[in-house]
Amino acid sequence: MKSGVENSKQIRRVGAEFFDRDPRRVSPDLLGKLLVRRQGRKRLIGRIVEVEAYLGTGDLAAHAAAGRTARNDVLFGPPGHAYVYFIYGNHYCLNISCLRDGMPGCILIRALEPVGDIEEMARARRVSAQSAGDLRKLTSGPGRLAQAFGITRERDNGKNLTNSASDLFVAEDGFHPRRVSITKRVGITKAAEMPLRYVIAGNEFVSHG
DNA sequence: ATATCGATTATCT
DNA sequence: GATAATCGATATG
Repeated sequence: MKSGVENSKQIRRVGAEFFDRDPRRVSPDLLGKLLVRRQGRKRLIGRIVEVEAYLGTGDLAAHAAAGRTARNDVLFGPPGHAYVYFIYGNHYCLNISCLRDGMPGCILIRALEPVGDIEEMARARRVSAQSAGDLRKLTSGPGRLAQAFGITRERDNGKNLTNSASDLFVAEDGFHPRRVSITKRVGITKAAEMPLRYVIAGNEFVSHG
């Protein structure tokens, strides 16, 4: 089922208090929200349909599990900031920090349903936006959505997404998913059994199955 | 449809 | 030196 945003509908930026909670609470609330990138006159928008929570302390799969380093520094800062890392020599992945004060939790954005500007996303991804199959290829997967939105460590890491000046932010338009499914996280070897992946049930833009 | 594999580099041991 | 929160291509059923 699709869930596009109507042109008439107003969207509102999500504030820092939203992210100042346990990532397991934030995650389901993040589903159905919009990720927005302002690029000059254009605006890229995708609806968040899949995320994973990383808890920091006690979560061996979390980048922050072994303590503070140059790479994961933003996770130890205030909530609502972008943590962008580079992986497999190829891909950037976008996380949003949660909680403040030594609880370095975050949420990995894993898949979006493209809302607009589709042409711009397709250009960034270097694929044609003609078929439905290609539409899925735009933003289904953390590396894909980062490429579609032009997200890089250099450009976005450490950015405060809740600041009104930020060109990258999360917004809400009143949409709420009918049902949320919770599963094991994807692509990790440590702490792989924990049920910390949240998806909008039945949404076709969720990665994998 | 699922399975396997190569790419390519920042980061950490 | 090994690893990694992935992707796209190729092979096979």
